[in-house]
Order: sequence, then C-alpha cells, then structure tokens
Amino acid sequence: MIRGYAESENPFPALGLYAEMHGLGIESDTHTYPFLLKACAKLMAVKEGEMVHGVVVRNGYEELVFVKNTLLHFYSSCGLAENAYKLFELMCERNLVTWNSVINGFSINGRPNEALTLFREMSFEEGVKPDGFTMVSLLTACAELGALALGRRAHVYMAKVGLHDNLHAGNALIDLYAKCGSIWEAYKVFNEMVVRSVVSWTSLIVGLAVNGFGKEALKLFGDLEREGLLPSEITFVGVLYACSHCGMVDEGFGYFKRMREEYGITPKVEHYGCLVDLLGRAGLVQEAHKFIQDMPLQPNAVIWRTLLGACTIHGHLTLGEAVRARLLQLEPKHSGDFVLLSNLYASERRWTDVQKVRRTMLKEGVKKSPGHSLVELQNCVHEFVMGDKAHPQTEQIYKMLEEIMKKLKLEGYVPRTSNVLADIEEEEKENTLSYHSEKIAIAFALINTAPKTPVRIVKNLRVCQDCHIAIKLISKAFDREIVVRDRSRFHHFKGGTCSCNDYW
DNA sequence: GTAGGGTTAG
Repeated sequence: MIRGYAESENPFPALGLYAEMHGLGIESDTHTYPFLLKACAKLMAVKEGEMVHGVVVRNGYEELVFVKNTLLHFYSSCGLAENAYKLFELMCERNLVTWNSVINGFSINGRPNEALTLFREMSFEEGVKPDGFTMVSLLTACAELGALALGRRAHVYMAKVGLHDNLHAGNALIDLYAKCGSIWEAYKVFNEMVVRSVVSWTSLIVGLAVNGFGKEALKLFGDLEREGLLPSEITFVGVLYACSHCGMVDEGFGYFKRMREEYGITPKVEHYGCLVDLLGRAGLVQEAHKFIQDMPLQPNAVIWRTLLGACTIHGHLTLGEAVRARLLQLEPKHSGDFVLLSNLYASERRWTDVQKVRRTMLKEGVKKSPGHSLVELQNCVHEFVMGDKAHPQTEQIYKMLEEIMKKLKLEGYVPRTSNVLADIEEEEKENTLSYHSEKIAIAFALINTAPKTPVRIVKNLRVCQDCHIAIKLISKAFDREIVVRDRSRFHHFKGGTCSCNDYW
C-alpha cells in the first residue's frame, strides 16, 4: 500500500499509513523505508523524512546501500544537498546510484561546480562508469554554467558509450545547447533523436523562445500539434513566453484560450505571469493591472514585480509606486525591487527619489545581490565579479578594457549613469575603474580567444542598459558575435545590434 | 527483491 502511494501522483497517504502502522506497533523493514523516503522526497516533507532517517539509524539499517541511497535522494530533492553530501562522505559502500544521487543533489540545487568535481572524482579516481542518469545531472550542471565545450565533450562521450539514444539524456542535451545559446545544436539533437517525448519538444520550444526566436518556437508548437502530441502546461509557458518576448499580444491570448478550451489545462500562476508580461511589455500597463485584479488566482510577488518592470520600462510612476507598496508587504527585503523602483525614478529624472531609495536600502541593510559573469575557456569556467582584480590576468584585462573604452568612445559611446543603484557597490568602493562583471568577462574572452570566435557570457543578474549599449558596440568594433545569457533571456550581439531589439 | 533522471512566468 505504502509503495502504491509513494509511486503515485499523490504520495501523501503513504505518510498517514506509516503513522498508522507505527501506532499499531508494526515495525517497518528495509523494504518500507525506501518507499517512505520516496514519498517524502516527492512531497518535500523535510520533517517527516528526517524522522524516517532517525528511525533508520535507530534500527541499524543505516549501512544498507539501498536505504542510504534513498536518503541521499530525499535530501537532494528537498534542496538539502549539503546533508546528502555529508551522508555520502561517510558511506563505506557506494554504487552508481549513490554517486548519481549526490551529483544530482548538487546539480539541481544550484551548485554545478561541485557536481562537476564529484563527477570527475567518480569517473577518473574511482573508475565508476556513468550511465544515463549521471549524464543528465552532468549536462544540467554544464547548462547552468553555460559550459558549452564541456557539454559538447559529454555529448561526444555519450555517443561513444551508446548513451546518445537515451531519451532523458537527449532532452538534457537540447536544454544544454539551448541554455548555451547554441540553438542550432539543440535543433540538431532534436532532429536526430530516435524517440522524442513532449519534454523534448517543450525543451526546444522554451529554448527557441529564450533565445529570441519566438516565431520559430510557435512554428515548432504547430508541428507538435500536427504530430498529434499533447502539449503540457510547461509547453504553454514556453509558447506564452515566446509571445510576450515578441510583442504578439493577440496571439498570446489566443494560445491561452486554446490551452484551456482545447487542452483542458487549468492555467497556473506562471501562465498568468506570462500574460501580465505580455501586456506590460507591449505598453498596455493599465490593462496588465486590470488583468491582475481580475485573475482568479492570488497574485504573487513575481506577478507584481512583472508589472513593476513594465511601469519602469514605460514610465508609469504613480502605478509603479502603488505596485511597489504591495511588494513591500509581500517581500520587504527583495533587493531587485529596490533597483526597479530606483530605475523607475531615474527614468523620470527624479534624482532626490533615487537617493531616497538608496538611503532606505542602506538603512534596512538590503544588499543588492552581487552580480557575476562566467566565461568558459578551454574546459574551464572563469568567474568575474564587478571590479574584479583577483584573476591572474588582471593587468592584461584592464589594459583591454581601456582599449575597448577608447574604441567605443570613437563609436560615440557615452557611459550611461542613470541606473544609479546598479552601481551602488561601485560608489561604495569609490573606485572609478570598477567595471560591471560582464565587461570584464568580455575583455578576458577577447584576450584569450582567436579573432572572430564567438564570445559567450553567462550572467546571474539582468544586464544593465549601459552594458547592453556597450556590448552592442563591442560586437561591431571587434567584429565578434557576443552571446550573453542573463537572468531572464539571451542577447545575441552581432554587428552592433542585439537579438532582443533592445527590449528585455 | 526495496534507490536515482529531462522542460516552467520576473
């Protein structure tokens, strides 16, 4: 019974049954724990899982590799990669599932570097051969880092050991190439797949959309329908995202209607979020506000933040302030909201208000999350932060930055300082030569790669307006294609223009 | 005869 529930869509009753069993004085055996932990993992029931962990230890089943592996999986899927790793370190017997569980724990919890390190340890030091599961975690880690060369190597390896036909690994490859901005390689993987699932289609649709190929994403969705496949709610998130980033307002609402009526999918807050963005981006800010007020779900912070973003782009000061007040109630210390509000005031040239926002931030101890940019070079991922001086090539990098600035000024570039808050740390450091991390990363890449090679950067925050203008000019002045993945989407810079059409 | 994987609005 417990097994049945644990493996079903609603594993909740499994926990109740266990409690009942416990109450009747029936002891669990080694067959029960894995299913219980599976249920806890699915439900993210941390407390219950930790309790089961305690029982496992008390009954002396801790050293059984099967049981321990489910514990690793439980902690990993509840966002507690560290707990999983601690257990892993103490294990005397490990098998492939053990390695996969702990690697995946790091990979899905935003610690891709640790996932890669463990993968190397597993395959090069311990000589354990990876399987499809391992490759999915590895590719996910590469995708997060934007490590294209490393991902390609994994792809080659998969072909060599016969894992290239694995459906899940194939899907992870599509996602990898899309998240590295190499959408044509994603297409290639998709086209060569022996078996595809709706996830394969969805991954490519989402990948096309975030890379700025909205029309192609919608075309692919059409192909999916012609094949008679059933799109999922995530497919529709991709479709609606494509519409909002291409300004296709009517089409977006058309798909939303079809999602509900033809496919019977109940829209979630993510779908409403896309539509708020769709209206807001298109300048229909009042309509977006009305849409939020009329939606049947409770709007969350992301919904209001989307509207605040639209107010900032289109200069709706009064509404923006009202939305900001709501966000203060929902998430008072979200640094991004302070930045948005400040940009809103800056766009209206209200400098006193900009200063006020800054002072509040300092007073409340709200720190802007530090931006960093990643560049991959010869299978190594280099990280740069604003004003970075830690890299061994610092001297060369800053010389290059000077050269870049000289060239850009000839092209008519004037540094844009209206995003005052974006430079808050810069001012604190009182360092006039403190460049944003993406500029440093680009200088580093220009030094270390052959002319005309594309430059790829992954940034954890959104690229600021000043850097966006500068990178457009760099792509022209240095004749380089520059691909920047920021927090929200891709920017493909080439010959002085960007694929986002300055709209992001 | 009990364990693990892919896509999600700002």
